[in-house]
Amino acid sequence: MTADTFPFRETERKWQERWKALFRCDTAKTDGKYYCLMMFPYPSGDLHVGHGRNYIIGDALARFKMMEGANVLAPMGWDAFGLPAENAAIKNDIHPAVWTERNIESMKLQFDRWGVVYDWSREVAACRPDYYRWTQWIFIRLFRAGLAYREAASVNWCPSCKTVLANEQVASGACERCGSVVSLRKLEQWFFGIRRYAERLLDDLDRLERWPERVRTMQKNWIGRSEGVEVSFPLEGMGETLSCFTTRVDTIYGATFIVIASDHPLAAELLRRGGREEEGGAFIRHVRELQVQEREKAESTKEGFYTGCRAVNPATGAPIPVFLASYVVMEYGTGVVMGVPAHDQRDFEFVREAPLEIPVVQVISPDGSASPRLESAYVEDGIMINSAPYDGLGNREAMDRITDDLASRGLARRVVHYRLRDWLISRQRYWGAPIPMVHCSSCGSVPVNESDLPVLLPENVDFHPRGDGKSPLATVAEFVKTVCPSCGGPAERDTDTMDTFVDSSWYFLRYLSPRDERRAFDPELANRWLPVDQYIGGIEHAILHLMYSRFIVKFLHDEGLLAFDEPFGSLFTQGMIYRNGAKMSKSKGNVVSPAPLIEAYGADTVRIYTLFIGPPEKDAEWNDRAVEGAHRFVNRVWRLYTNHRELLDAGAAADDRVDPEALDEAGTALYRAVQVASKRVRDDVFERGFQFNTAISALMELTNELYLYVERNERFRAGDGAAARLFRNAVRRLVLLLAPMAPHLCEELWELFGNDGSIFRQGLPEPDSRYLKAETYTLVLQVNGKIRSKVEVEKDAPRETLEKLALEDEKIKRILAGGTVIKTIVVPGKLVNIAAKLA
RNA sequence: GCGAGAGUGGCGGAACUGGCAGACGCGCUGGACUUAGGAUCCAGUGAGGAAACUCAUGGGGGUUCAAAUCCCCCCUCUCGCACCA
Repeated sequence: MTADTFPFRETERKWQERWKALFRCDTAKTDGKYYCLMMFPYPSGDLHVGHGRNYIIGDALARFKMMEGANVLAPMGWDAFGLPAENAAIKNDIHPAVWTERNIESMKLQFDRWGVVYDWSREVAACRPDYYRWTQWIFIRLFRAGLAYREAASVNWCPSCKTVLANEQVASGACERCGSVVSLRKLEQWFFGIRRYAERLLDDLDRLERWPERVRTMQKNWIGRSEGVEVSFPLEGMGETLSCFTTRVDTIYGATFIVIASDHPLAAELLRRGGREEEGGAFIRHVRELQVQEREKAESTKEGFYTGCRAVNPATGAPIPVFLASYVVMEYGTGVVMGVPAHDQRDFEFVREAPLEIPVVQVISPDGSASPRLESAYVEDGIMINSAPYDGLGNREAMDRITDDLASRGLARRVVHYRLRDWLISRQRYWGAPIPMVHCSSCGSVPVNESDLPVLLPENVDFHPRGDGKSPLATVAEFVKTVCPSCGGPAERDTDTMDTFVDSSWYFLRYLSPRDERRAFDPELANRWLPVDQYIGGIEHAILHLMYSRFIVKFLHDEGLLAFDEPFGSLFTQGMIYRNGAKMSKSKGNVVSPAPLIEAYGADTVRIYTLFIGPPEKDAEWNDRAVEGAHRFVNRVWRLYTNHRELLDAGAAADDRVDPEALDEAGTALYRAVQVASKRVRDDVFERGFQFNTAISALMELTNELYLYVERNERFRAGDGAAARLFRNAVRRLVLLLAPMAPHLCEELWELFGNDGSIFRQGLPEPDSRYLKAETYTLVLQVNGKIRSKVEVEKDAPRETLEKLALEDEKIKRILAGGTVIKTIVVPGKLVNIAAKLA
């Protein structure tokens, strides 16, 4: 005979259908609102169990919150623009829109199968015109505010595929598809001026207390604020000066050369004046090649080329050579660096290989006297030397004085630099939101009239790469050709599309009024429902998506459209699921598909295992065998019902009143186990941050207790009424506590118990705090920190009693015999430790 | 190189403010029920030892009556950033 198992196949569909109404959120009611948001996925078609973790955590949380009486908003949508749709289209000859919509349908079914439910009436998809219309609208708002501008910028170009490559298509300087070396091409592109928000994006990180420290640190480093000084170095025999950014102006007396980026605007001019144009050009090309090649290789070399020109060190008055160098980049600071070999490791390495002899002048030393020979750059603080008027000062103080003195001569100013770049949003791609701009020969770049939005993506487009670096949209004459919204003359549309991060930087606003045809979002609803109470997603979006969303929300706030200026109040980043030591991916062939697992074990088993696998914020290794443990647990809970149908069926189950005072010893133990489990589940989920793994283990323990109670309690076995009521009470509470994690099982049991309405409208059991501690506990007796004995004591026994018990314990007495007790430490509830000198 | 996180049985992991290391689960062992068990139920399961005990939280030091937990040094792994001037 086989034991009863939960008939999950019959049960799952039934509840999945009924839950759709349960998750329909009435946003007009904001009392107890809880906006539970999971990052919307790219509709790639197939979800694996690693993706599932995100959604299962979110779904369990939403259900726990519902049981706490919250009005939960849990919407879902699709980050549906992007490269894979185009790739699939090229490969399978299917239109990206068709491919995407097909995938969306299939993924919705996959969510259903997991028992993961959303308010689908709010579904949005970034690729649908009623959504991207408003993405375009945001672009125009940014443009009007002066935060969207056009500038020439480099793109990755594959000379053999003859196409522009996205950064993710470039692997260590080579085209991901064909392996040829990627080169750079300059194109006119659109940028968003996120740098103007750098300071606020940085400062406001401090307010995001409920974000992981890790994410805040990553954003902080990404913004990369750095305080320093810009110093002017006049070029010898020329009118111009070179402006250097430095954070170590205290070392300026040791600046014995200048290095500039090879793509610096003055580079060519300097080479010409130095009479070294030809060789210099070759060097510039060489550096450009280095930049696209392997990073480590490029970084280890400190190659330089003498321009033939010299600049004057404004502090010493000495002429110093100007070099082009591979290690200076135009993107940071001013693209010009003063070379201080004695105090900067890179400069130190540079002079060793430099084509000219360059003096190494030490200007800071630990003790005020120069070191005989530097083995490496001295980068610590110290005493100033070789720095004329500043000798003897601490370098920190000298830094201020030198800055002031140079500034008074008009040669320096204090500046703050950020590493954060403006956001390049142009993509030479088909499958994205068209940039709603028109280029007119007389008016320049003009935004499309808002009433003419959306600028629709044309459908019949050949999106195979064309070889000229332009977007496929450029081939569609009827798209390109238009009239200027400003002067009415003939003009051309911008043919690039927007980075998909633009789409995802505001979708959380759209969920509140997804079908609104008059505006992107309803400010009133948005102000009432945001910031998002809980955002859940992968750590891979720690920087870009989260930073861009913060930027857009701050911008909309500044436009007076939103009252808040941070989108996500609390952020949770779940860990990834690995298998065979690697991240799950199709290319590695280690994906675990949920469908066969759900087929074999049921959705609740897969959910329980996924939540039980480990702390949700940490990475975890998927173990096929361990899934069976979750399955056993689900069935053990089910059998509590089937083994005791007569006690739990409708009618009987209603009466679960328990008088804890009147219970026998085993009964009290079970009653207490229920209270402990209730407390632990609540704490693990709400207080300790979604620790579903330990919450489940608490419920496994309670289940084990119930089995033992049935097995061992004579009164229960004899059909005692009070024992039966206690059993019912315990099982009902177990089912309530488990419901958010194993919803199909528990909803079904709840109905079998004779209840009307969803279990998710029930409150979570409150622990009876009088019964969280046992009447007695095991007091540990230690001598010199080592456990020597144990004794059962009453829970409220006073310290004196505990000490007395310890000293009178036979084992302890034997050990202490002949020795001297130095000190006795009594920790009520835990232990007594006797520090003693033993014989 | 810089920054962050981690290292605990055969495995995944517990241990919340320093206080019985190994909860819970997987696996394994034994038993019960059974024609049978790969179902189910019960029990055992860190290592060594016959036992008393001893040793065990990456390694080494330290603080403390007491350390997985706090401090110092070192090793390994993962992630992020990376010529940041």
